[in-house]
Amino acid sequence: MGIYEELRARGLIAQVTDEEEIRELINNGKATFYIGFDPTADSLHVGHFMALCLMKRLQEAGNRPIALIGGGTAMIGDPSGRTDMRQMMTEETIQHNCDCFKKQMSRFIDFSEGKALMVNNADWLKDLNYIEVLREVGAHFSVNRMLTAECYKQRMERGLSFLEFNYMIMQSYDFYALFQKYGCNLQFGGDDQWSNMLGGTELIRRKLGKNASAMTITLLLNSEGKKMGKTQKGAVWLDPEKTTPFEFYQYWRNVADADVLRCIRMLTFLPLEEIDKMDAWEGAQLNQAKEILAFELTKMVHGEEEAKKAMDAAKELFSQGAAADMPMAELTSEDMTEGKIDILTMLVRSGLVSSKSDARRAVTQGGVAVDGEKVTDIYAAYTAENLSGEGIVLKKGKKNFRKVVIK
RNA sequence: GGAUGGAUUCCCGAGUGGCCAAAGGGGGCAGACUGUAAAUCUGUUGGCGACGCCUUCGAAGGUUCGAAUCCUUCUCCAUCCA
Repeated sequence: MGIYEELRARGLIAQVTDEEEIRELINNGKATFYIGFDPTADSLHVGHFMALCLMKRLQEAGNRPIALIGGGTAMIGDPSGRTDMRQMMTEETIQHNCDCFKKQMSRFIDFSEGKALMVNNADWLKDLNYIEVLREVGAHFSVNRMLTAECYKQRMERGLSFLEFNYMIMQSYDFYALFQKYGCNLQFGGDDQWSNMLGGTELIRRKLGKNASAMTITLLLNSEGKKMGKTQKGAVWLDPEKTTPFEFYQYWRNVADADVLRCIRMLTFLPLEEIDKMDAWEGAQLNQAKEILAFELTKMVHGEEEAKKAMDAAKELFSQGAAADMPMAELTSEDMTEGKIDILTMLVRSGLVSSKSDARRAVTQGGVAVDGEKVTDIYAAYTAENLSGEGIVLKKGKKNFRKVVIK
């Protein structure tokens, strides 16, 4: 089975320009392909993770990946899949984000000895001359056609600035530049990038009379049709400072039944035969599949050791209500009043709730426990002695734990 | 540039002088049920030294005993015209 077939079987391929051509290219390791990453945050998230895995898979099959960091396009802002205007980012922020991306990416992709490249489109986009671009590139785009593209259509209702309208042209230019510079003949991207990517293949055809291909990756949606990798608090990040390995593990541990198998297939590197066996699992057995999913992904992102720690911590927490390795909250004597701290303050300081009102609610509703004992008194207080040494386990709801100790 | 309509809490969306910390829904949080799932049911959802007080209805002023609500100016958005 070739890599193309494997990607298909895993459900990773959404759209392709020319199936035969792409199959031929990547199965034989003849592709130099690129994926663009817009540095809109200072860490990669789960959406990028899929793209990185794909790069890894294709690299292992002998193809050459180019990771394109959109330092230039980020100055414009991609309107795809958005209903509102993107906030403008300063150059400094973009630069900072680019640096963070580079660091994280090198953990997944082998950039040694020219096996993969990392480039920043600011290098060629920033020096473009407006009139020249209009004549050389703009002449090849039809506004009528562009407006019919799905990504712009959605924005016609809410408003679309001319700045963002140009995003497609810049991305198309990227492909054109990479094609000439590095012989890049294939572009990958999220399914929401389809129209932008087609712009690139067409530009290459019109300007150079050559063929280039494009392929999109299925967006990872949950059974409700929402993008995965987002929580109420924001994205699930790959940076352990922003999303701890434990939180990362828990995110996957808690996916819905309907989504587990798809996630395993699309995100992990487990052999397909093994995954096919899991297809038959149902009911409580799926719980086990979730554990596998969570472990595998945490291992890839944070390493085996961290993954084990996260798994053990989770198991202990849910079976015994305590664990050796769980999020800590350190208090100092300044948090104490007359040698004591009340339960509400402690909840706030530990970061389990956002305000004292919130803490009050949680306690009143019976959602708070200390060392496994439910706390119902909002005036309950703890002394420094209670918190010294091993400290106490503070729990809010079923899944939020903190070990509280005093320094 | 002109005309019209609009901006309300995390989101959508009621409210057009006191009964408004502001209906309803969504989302979130907590409880019950369970498998750390889904569905369902219940409670809750601005803050605080909490039967009270403080801040919030785009921004700043004003009228009034009293303003999300009325007036003035400004900002932003949408639609139509140019």
